[in-house]
Amino acid sequence: MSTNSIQQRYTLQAIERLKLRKQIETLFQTGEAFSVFPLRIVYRLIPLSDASASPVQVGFSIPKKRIKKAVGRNRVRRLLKEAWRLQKHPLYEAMPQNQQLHCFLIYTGEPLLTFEEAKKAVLKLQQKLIPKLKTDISI
RNA sequence: CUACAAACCCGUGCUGCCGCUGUUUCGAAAGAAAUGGAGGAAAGUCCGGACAGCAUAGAGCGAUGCACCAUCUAACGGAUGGGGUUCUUUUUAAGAAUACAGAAAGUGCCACAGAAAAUAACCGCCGGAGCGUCAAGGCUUGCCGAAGCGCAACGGUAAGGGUGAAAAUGUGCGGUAAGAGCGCACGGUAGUUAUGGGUAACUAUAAUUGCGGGUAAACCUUGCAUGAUGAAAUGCCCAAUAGGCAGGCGCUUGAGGACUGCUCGUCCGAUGCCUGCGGGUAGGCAGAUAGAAUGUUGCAGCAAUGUAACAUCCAGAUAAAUGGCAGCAGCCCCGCAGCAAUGCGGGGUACAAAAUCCGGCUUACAGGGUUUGUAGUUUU
RNA sequence: GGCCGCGUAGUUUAAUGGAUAAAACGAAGGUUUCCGGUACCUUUGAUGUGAGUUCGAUUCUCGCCGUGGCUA
Repeated sequence: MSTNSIQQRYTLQAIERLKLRKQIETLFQTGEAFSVFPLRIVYRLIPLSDASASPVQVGFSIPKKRIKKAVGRNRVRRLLKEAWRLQKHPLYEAMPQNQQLHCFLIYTGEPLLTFEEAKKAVLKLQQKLIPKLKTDISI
């Protein structure tokens, strides 16, 4: 079981991130979205193309309008990545078979957040996302 | 020792666990190990280059930028040193500022106030043809009339005219009808020439010529420089699909395909199938990290800087790495205790993150260090 | 990443380098009305910021700050 080794490790490698410009554009054009303050998620399910691909691909974005300084944006992105990395496994287990989830997290909060706040936000987001995925696939 | 100012420099470290990314090694792969991984401003994008393809006979017009001198530099609007000017002070000197060519090429503008804001007009001052008046006086007895007074064509003059940010070179003497650099003396200021100093800008002295405001960050003139575009530049490799071109096979005597592990069989099948070429999309690679590099020492130079030797390799991502958590230590500040060393408690630990790369400029920055200068205090 | 532009009352616009920075809408107060609206009167309130040039700066020059757009 190759998925087992991934499940035990808290990683966030290149294949688990959304990196292609085209995929991101189609995601923003066709994807569904909802907000859980201070985050907004845009997501989209597609058939899994390759067996070795990751079931979830994620990207992060922090608007320049909200946080002016590049240092602050870097800080928030890294905290969100860290929170996602440590809490991604419930989502991976809940994923339907032969489907791949593309999702993009956008930070909508005004101030800089702490690590604990980031973890809470990601957790709340996943709790809301998982039931939605199940209903979507049943439809 | 303390305070202030200037210049230059530094701008947290260690350990553990979990991660990201470049390179190398091992491995069939998954992955593992080793090792490297933000800055002095990486920022703002204000200048200058490298590099790239495009354009380009030569000359002119235009546009933009710069503007004391010398030096440095790949280059610059940058730097270093010097000069002039202005300002300040404790004024034989020191410090600060300085977009610092031309207003004697031309055009424009200068509110209010003021006579006037620029080829000097007006008031005033002086001369004054002539006219009027008066009547000393004269004679031809009703006319002429000096001086005085009044008006005044015309001419001379720029001394005076309380203003203003700014008013025609200042003071004195001479001179004149009144005046005036009209002349003289002592000055101020600008140009030219000579001599001395300096590479030069410039400066000192002497002679001589002149003196009709300011504004060129108003248009402009003069001199010098500039082709414009920017790595999303540019070059290369190429899936799938659909056209194009060439060749081959085949068109019911069946090329090829689907079902299958293989054969048979069944079905599809002719604007069909296969191969190659070409453009070149998605995507990828190069550009792209060993350089106008960094450090140390010596030499040249007042310095910026240059040069020689030796040593070092020091981020290279691409929806974009350099992180998260915990602990300990360091530094600074405050409070308490203490003669002191120090201890305890609390707080703070900045500004800011590469995006092709360099050289500058500008701006932000907790705290600390070195040197120099000034002031004060203590000791000798 | 690169390249352009714009900042004036609360808002939308004016203002040759010349002084009290103008107008409309708005806001506040008042008059009128039984009350509200309308109308009228009064008041409020601004050159983004720091330097420089100039006698004098919203205007000219430079540096910061903010803001909008273009570029695949």
